[in-house]
Amino acid sequence: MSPTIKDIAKKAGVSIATVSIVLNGKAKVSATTKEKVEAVIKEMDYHPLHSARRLATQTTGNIGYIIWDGYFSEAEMFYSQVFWGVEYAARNNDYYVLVTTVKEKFNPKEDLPRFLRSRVVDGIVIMGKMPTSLLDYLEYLKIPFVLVDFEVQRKAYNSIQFDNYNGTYGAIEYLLQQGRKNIAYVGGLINHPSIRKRYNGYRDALEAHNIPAEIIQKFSYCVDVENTSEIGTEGAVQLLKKHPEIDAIFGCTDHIALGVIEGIQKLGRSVPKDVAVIGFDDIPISSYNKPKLTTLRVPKMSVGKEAFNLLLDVMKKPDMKSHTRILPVELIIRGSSQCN
Amino acid sequence: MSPTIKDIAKKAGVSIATVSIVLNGKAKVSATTKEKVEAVIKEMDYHPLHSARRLATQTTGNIGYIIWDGYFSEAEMFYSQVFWGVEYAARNNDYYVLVTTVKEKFNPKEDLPRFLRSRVVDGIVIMGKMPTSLLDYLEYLKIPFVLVDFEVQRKAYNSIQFDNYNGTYGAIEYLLQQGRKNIAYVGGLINHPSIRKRYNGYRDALEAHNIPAEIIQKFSYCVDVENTSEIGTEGAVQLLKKHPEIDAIFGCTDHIALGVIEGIQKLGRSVPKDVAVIGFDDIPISSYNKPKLTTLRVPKMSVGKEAFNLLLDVMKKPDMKSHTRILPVELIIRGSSQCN
DNA sequence: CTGAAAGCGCTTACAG
DNA sequence: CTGAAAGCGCTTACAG
Repeated sequence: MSPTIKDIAKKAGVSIATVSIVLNGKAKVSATTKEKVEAVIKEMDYHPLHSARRLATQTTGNIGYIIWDGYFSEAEMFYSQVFWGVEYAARNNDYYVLVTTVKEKFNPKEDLPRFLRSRVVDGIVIMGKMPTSLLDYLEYLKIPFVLVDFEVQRKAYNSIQFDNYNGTYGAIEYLLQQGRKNIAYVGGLINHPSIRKRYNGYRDALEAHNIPAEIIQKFSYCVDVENTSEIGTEGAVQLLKKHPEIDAIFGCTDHIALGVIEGIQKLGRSVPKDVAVIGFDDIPISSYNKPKLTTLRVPKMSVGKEAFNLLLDVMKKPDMKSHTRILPVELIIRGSSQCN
Repeated sequence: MSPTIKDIAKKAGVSIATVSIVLNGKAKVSATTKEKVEAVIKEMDYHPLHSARRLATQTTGNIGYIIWDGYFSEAEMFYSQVFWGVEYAARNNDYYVLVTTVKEKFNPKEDLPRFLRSRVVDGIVIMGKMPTSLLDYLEYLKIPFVLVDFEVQRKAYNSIQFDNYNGTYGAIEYLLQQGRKNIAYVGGLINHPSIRKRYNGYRDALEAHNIPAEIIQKFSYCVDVENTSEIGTEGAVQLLKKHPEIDAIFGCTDHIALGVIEGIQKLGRSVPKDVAVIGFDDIPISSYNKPKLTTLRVPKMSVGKEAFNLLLDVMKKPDMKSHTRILPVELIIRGSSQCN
């Protein structure tokens, strides 16, 4: 059996309280006893039992990571990458992270993530779109949480955002600088807060360059379904058939943009010569595509780390004012937007 | 505060022992008290505290998931997908899974995964290549573990394998049926047990069709470095320059195979017309590539689930004979191998 | 079938 | 600065 705190205490000739204090540094101990205890700990290779410590402190040492069921798919690796960022930061702070998913049609009575039920987490990171009923329930339980890439109207939740608006705005300006005149937009989930900001970035950038609103309107293919490459293809085909003068398309995600490229090529036109394409996210596939996709890179690891750090702050100071951290995105220029 | 077992006992007018028994069904309780207790549990929305239960039972309710540092990269999503399979199965059995990585140059003194130190897991799933010193250490700690896609010579560890040998063998036969005559092999990590089996499948299939050993030898590009697409490109270019008659190449992973396609194209030859290409794994990128990659699909989710189930068996019966489950792979035929 | 009691391995006031 | 003791919320023999 592994040694317990008692074994250490006995061998070091002190009480278990003293050992505990040495372990946690919560009070003063004389240098000599400290040394002695630490020597014994090292010698016996002692490590406090997690669950005992948790019981005593009434904390769990765990955080939860919740994503929506629909992202739990083979194709959607985006949130997996963010997960590793969270895990990495958690590890450095001696937390463990437990993962689970939640159905889109969340029912608080039945579909409660299991770690809420058994109080095994001290806080939660929530990835992307999440039913408000779940968020309400978390508020009711008074369990700290941080949203990533999502927000709720008129609720000041803690969150990590990407700079959707400025990122897109900048990408559009880049296209204009490249001499593109007729820049279109293709995307689903238009009611998702992050997506809407991308759209606003697109629109405002064009308006700032004196493109009339009705043109922008005509060049916008906005639907309210999941962002798949099929939607991208569909959107590109529809737009280009009606408006062959379009010479650039911004896709609201990489999946959309990759579909857009397919659509353009299907119509016998060339990317980037005839039509430039830009996406958003920088998923791995994008740099394998032909042509490689120009896109706004979301720093996935950093997002995860920041999410954990923010959560840690909230867990320490539960009544902290809620906080939003916006991370910049980076325009990665590749073959789909630039002719050489 | 959440209710505790005491609250339930008091309200139901029974002892906490009775509540516990109702909870775990470990002994007989009269139907009436059972009903009464269950009603109160439901009414108060009681859920036993994880850490207390763990302390009392001296188990953790957690399993660990260890992968090698090098796979902890943005590109390598393969093991992430398997992870979701493990998580899914664990969830159904009320286990939590904790993730961590381990350095390639594992040093038992310093780099011990943290959840071993604090005894917070009951068992471990190990993904892919792992230093034997870690495995030895786990044996020494007597902590149950299951390897996935890895094995150690002359050690009968519990493991989940893919059918590397037969999968590759079948893929080669398929190429022969397609009329390919000169089939080459490109791959790294030739000393990795799983990779070696793929190579053996390749070689044996050709030998069975009376291809002379020296030809097979000449058509093999085997190195002992990580399987990256760069290696694939390099291998394809080298082989094709020396042996322009090669009309098919098996890449030992999808990454390799995707690189092989690049190499072939770089030489101005066409896939699949001049040279057919097949990979192994079926990573997401493969179906986005142009041409789409024919490959042997590893059922990643199932792999994860099977790994957990096997681990569960081992945890229940620690002295169970060690067990290897081999999962079939499926040949997914796409554009890189078939001309239409 | 049910209850009183000990115990799991820690932490934390409280004395001294 | 250090120790004795209570307590965290469960489970599990052991009586009855």
